[in-house]
Amino acid sequence: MDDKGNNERRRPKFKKVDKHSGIPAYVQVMNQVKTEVILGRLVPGDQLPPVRELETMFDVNVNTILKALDKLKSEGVLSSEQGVGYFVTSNIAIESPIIDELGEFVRKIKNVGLDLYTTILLIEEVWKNE
Amino acid sequence: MDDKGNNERRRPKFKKVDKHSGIPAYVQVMNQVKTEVILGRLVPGDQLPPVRELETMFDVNVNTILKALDKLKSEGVLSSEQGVGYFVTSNIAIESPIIDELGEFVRKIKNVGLDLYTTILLIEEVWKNE
DNA sequence: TATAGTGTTATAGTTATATAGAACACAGAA
DNA sequence: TTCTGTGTTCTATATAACTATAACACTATA
Repeated sequence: MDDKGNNERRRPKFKKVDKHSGIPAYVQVMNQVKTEVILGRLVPGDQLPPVRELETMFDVNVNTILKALDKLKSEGVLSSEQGVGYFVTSNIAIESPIIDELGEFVRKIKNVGLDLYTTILLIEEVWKNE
Repeated sequence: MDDKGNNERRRPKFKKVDKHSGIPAYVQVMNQVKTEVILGRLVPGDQLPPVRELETMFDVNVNTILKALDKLKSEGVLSSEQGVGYFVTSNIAIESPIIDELGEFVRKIKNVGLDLYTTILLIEEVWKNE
């Protein structure tokens, strides 16, 4: 059928990690990959780009990529087959009405002049006391 | 009058840092202190507990405390006087209606079953694309 | 079988993070 | 002045995070 059989290989766009953010590189890699799955831009069956390609996309070492993907494997989000590749295994996508609601919330917050960092601090704080 | 003259020394409650969270201890300390100021539980003029007391409250070394407070000094949130103490200098408190709105948002999100980690991932993602 | 594309493991070295412990410096009150 | 409470600096050590590099193992295809 299309070009690869059952599941195409989509080409997710990943950004280089920020090495001065204080957040470990492997965590940033995890977060970016997981976000793609949560937003449904990667779905179960999809294959990730090869680790050596991820290496250059994220601008980190293979070992850092592996550490990140390993964690996502233990979470059940990904699986890997030696000699073949990494695949999305779990459907953790969020429904789009919820995404829309998030968007509206973010717009409001930006309107009152809060920055991202402060917003996240507050959400964490409120979350624990709700 | 009260007990210290102009500005009492309030006793903020800080929690021990989570040493397995992957977030550097000094960042966790920064976040907790800054949150108190943002929520207006510490206001300009207030004095922080002595660093050696913070050491035990957060369960980290003095040097880690100093690193965190140094950062907040460069942000202008705190200042320090040798031999005296650390003081809140900047009013970055958020108005309570905004806090309330955050609370409502968090309640909604919890209702649909998202966890904190996922929520923050999504907010970061949406934030950059709004 | 041979080859290319993939994941996996291992070693060594560097830097960032965090700790422990000690000493020093300043402010304020006795 | 002396003492206590405070912030500050320093050195040494340990661990985690990250990198570079190389080698190895499996899969699929020619």
